[in-house]
Amino acid sequence: MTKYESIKEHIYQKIESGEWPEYHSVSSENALANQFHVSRMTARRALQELCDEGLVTRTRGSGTFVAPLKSQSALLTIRNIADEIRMRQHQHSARVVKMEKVPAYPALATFLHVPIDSDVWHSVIVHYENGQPVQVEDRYVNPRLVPDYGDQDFSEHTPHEYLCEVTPLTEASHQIEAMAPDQQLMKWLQLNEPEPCLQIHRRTWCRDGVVSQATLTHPGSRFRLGGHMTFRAPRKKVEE
Amino acid sequence: MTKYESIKEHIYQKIESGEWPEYHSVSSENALANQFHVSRMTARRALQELCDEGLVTRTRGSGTFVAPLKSQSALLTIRNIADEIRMRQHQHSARVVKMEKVPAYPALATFLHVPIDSDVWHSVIVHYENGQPVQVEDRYVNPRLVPDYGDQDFSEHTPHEYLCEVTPLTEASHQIEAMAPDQQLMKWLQLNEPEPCLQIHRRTWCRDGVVSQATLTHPGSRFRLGGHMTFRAPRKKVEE
DNA sequence: GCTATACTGTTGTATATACAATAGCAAAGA
DNA sequence: TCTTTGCTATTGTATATACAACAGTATAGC
Repeated sequence: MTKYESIKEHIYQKIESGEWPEYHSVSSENALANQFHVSRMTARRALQELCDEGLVTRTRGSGTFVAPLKSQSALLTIRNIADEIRMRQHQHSARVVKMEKVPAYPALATFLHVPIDSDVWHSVIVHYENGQPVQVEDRYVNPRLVPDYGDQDFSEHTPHEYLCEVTPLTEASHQIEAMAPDQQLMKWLQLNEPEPCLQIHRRTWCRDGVVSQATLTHPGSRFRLGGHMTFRAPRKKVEE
Repeated sequence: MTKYESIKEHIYQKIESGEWPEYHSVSSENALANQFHVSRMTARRALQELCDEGLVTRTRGSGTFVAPLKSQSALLTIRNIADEIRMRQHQHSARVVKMEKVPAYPALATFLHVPIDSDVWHSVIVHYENGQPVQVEDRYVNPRLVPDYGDQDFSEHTPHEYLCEVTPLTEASHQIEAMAPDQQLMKWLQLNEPEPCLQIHRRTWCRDGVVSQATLTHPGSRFRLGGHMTFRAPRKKVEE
């Protein structure tokens, strides 16, 4: 392993273990250079690459700091319904309609890597935009990794926000499909007629295993999922 | 603008204009250093950053080359239904049900940045997986940028593949929604009963403007959109 | 108390140099 | 002809140095 890789590894370990939380200061280039007995340029390379990868932020004159998680998720749109609604200048509210411990059925047990029939958290939360329901969040959470999930107040902060705080999420997978809502979903979404719904299945990982599996259901008439991407790096703006 | 940015800009321009096609050799670090009267380390930084951004590939001992486009689109999954079906080891076929020039209605004219009522290409293609329809591709194409669109044979190559070849795509935006199919869509998808459908609206740009707008409709029962992402850079594998 | 100034620490850019590792090719040799 | 050998060009890693630009703080002066 090269020297700059060793340094990256060292810092990565601090961040990933939680020893250095968000916004925590990272050793300066000179400090690292002394500590690892390398030149400043080598230490610099380690910090620079971590910055490119989005793990730390750097500001001239000030220093290097552990990047907030949100800046990473912003990259690839891990969706937070509350933020999205607030961004539209609309009012977000949430109602917890279920919060219970249930035995894991076989498929779920496999997903979460827990024994079959062992207790897992199960919550159902309805999210409202200006009073109109726009999402039903049906979520199972691994109690080994998040024991206090059931004690939280999710009318203020979404489960996603809470989970981001207590476990450093490292991965997520999404599946999206169109489906017809059942009676229960129609009731929660206040739909009189069945209408096509967009359903997002999301699983999130932290380094210790699968944290949570969520099914987010949106009525088709009230929700669109958007995204934008550039293939080639955009040409730098001409500054003056 | 800094020196290394000037060099990046210079190379970016060569690639974006098409003067240097895929796999074309890029000047070496030393050559750039001489040409721009900078040190090798500065020229190196320009090439290194272009490599990080995925525009060029570099191999020690050999040189620097313009990266193939596919490696970029692979990053963020611009979806190609044909590839996806083939990847599942299934048989893909396509039927062109419409290929015409139609006057651009106002909203479309705005999207494509062409005059209202000027002719634009309009195609409708049904994609089949093992003989079963899985996608209706309803596409409008800017004839100013792609004049020969109507002359292509899309039973072999998809429009997306063709457009990627003739215009270097630089951006795309997606919107996804759930909707109920109308009579025409039901006929093309061979649906007897209405069922929720996943609809993807896609617009693609090249540097000269909007190339194409497509609406891809999938029956919910036969299609799922999947994705996986990692937030923190995965720890480097230990090499030995 | 408030402001201006200077100082220090930090990151950003740029250079010159050295050596290592690899790919490709040419020349020498069997 | 085929293989080996060595050379050269190229990228990768590492160092030492210099100066610029900026943030934050301490200090001096009012």
